[in-house]
Amino acid sequence: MAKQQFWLLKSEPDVFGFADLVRLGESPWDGVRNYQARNYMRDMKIGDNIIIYHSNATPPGIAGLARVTKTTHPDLTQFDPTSDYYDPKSTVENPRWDQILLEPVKALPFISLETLKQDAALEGMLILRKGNRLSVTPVEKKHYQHILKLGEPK
DNA sequence: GCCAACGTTGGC
DNA sequence: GCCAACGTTGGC
Repeated sequence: MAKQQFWLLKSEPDVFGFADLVRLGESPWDGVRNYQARNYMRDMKIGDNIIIYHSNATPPGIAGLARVTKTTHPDLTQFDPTSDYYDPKSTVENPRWDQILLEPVKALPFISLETLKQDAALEGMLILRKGNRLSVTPVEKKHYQHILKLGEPK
């Protein structure tokens, strides 16, 4: 089995939050319209560990854990003129954008961005870098494991 | 290929 | 609503 990898996905809870993932079960992670983020998604393997982060939330922070259940395949919203994610420059023959499927693993006690920032053990996490806007970022194993610890009952 | 203008993200 | 920090677009 391939070495497990760790990722952080940003979502806006008003659009699709961790609670929605729990409610719906296995779901597509679609609407990614940034090449770097897409390329990271293409590196994902089934079983990879995902941290779901809520942005544009009050407060922003980590909500839960998920797991990759299907690797990248075309995101159909790019072909749908009625979708917010429609891309007129993408064609079925040569799609630009991919999605993965993921399933919820467990909710974490909410860990706010402020808490993450103040934790020296998490220094260097991409999500904490000023100006970082990427919605898909790789996470180091040590950072993932530290976040698991933060999510344990006290 | 350069780069200015514009659009988006996301914390605050 | 503001604004920093990008990414994208398009003229040249």
